[in-house]
Amino acid sequence: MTGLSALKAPKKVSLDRAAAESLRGAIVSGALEQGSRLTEVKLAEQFGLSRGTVRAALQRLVTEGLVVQRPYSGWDVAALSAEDAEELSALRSSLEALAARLGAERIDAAGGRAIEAAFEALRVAAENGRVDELVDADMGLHRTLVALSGNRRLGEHYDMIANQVRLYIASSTVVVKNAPTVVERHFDLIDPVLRGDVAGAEIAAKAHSMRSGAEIVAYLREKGREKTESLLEIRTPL
Amino acid sequence: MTGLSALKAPKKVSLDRAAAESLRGAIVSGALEQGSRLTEVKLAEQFGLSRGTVRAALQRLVTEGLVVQRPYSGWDVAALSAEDAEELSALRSSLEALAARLGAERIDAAGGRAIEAAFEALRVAAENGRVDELVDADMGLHRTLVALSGNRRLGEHYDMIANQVRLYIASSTVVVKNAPTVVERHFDLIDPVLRGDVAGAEIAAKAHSMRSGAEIVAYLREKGREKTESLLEIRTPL
DNA sequence: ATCATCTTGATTGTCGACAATCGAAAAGAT
DNA sequence: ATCTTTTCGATTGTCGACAATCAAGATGAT
Repeated sequence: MTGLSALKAPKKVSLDRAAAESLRGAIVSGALEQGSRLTEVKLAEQFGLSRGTVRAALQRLVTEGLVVQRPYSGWDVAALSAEDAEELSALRSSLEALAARLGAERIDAAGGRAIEAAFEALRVAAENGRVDELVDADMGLHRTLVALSGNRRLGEHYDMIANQVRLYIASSTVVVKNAPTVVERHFDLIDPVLRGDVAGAEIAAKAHSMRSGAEIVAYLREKGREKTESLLEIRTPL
Repeated sequence: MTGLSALKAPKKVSLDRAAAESLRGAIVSGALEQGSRLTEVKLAEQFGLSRGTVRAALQRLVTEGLVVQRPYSGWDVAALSAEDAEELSALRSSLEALAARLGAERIDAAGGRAIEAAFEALRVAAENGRVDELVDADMGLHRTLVALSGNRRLGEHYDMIANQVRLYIASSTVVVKNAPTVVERHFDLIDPVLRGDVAGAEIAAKAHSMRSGAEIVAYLREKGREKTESLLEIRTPL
């Protein structure tokens, strides 16, 4: 076996999986607005697939929390409230803390290189100033840390939650506001892991995700307040 | 609205959901052995459903980790190794710790009653001596604690993991061995929650689930060792 | 006898058609 | 005018048939 073997795994993936992937991308990128309606037939036409196949893809996304199913009525892109954000933050914090602890336990040269590469990518993205790149790099670094934990199931559960969290970030300004500090924040996160400081890694991970979670929740509450106010303004004259 | 409304929700559930539920029961109860093969047509005949519907049910169980899909080949009941048990234990510990903390934060009279009822059920089951009842009561108490956290998503993720953990317990002797101490162990778990001791609840939950996790892993390693030895005995003469 | 190749049976992957159900608009009663 | 009932269009729920793929046994060469 040569190094070539890593090049092309011709990716023979079933159509429903492919459709799910495509849809997931459209949702987390914000191209499909939260709460918007999805119908099997329309999607089937767009993808050039049968309804059954599209249906399987939708089911997949339901288990990931990106789509909600309303029996005999339709499918909606998930619309997440501030309360949902709190749920997700708590979960994410817990899983990342676990990942950091496990990662610090089993850190080695290869793992260190992977983290440093992801961190470097984040630094570049931060200088670049493009928001979506920054978000990608941010999530990429976290995902690298989770992968380092060596716990496959942890990775699966984390992915579900991270994708939902990403719904908020898609087109919000939360990230931009914190862009200047994002690099040093993440340095604090990875430093104890790289040093193999198990307890420190867990604490740092908790601090990191709690902070970003609180920021998202605060942002959403603010946005929700504005919306209610503007509704009141309209309603009052009536 | 009267109290009657709570009586009959005529359970109009889609057939694939029903089939998934039935299959899940058969798997976690041990009626379907780990690693055994499942074919869509056979299941479709048994359930009196079409293949597509059965397929949807199987997909559901795949996302729950109870079934694995082998493309163009078949579906297997998940077969879990000692390594899988370690993964699951780590995850479960993390989620239960979170649940305990959140539960201790928001404990109230109703929540206290729910926990005490579940604990009482566990005590009765322990005196009764019937293993499956004890397992049910054990899992029921933990599930009550998770529900008390008020975090719906936490509940969903926990259920997935708990069901997989149950695969091990199905017909093993792990539970029996520890039956005598099970009641006091769980008292230590719920006591800080009932008192609203947030930090104590988290610590107790970690201690509790780490212990039971370690016991399961140890049991599986022992079983695995026996199996390898017996294989060697057979192989040696050849 | 051993290995490579081919064939074949079994199983999933995908599709289009029909049935069940829901929600909203239309029709009717008061 | 308001409320109830009915109708109807749209959408999902379910099904059976055909195509693609795989794994193991049969076949043949060496």
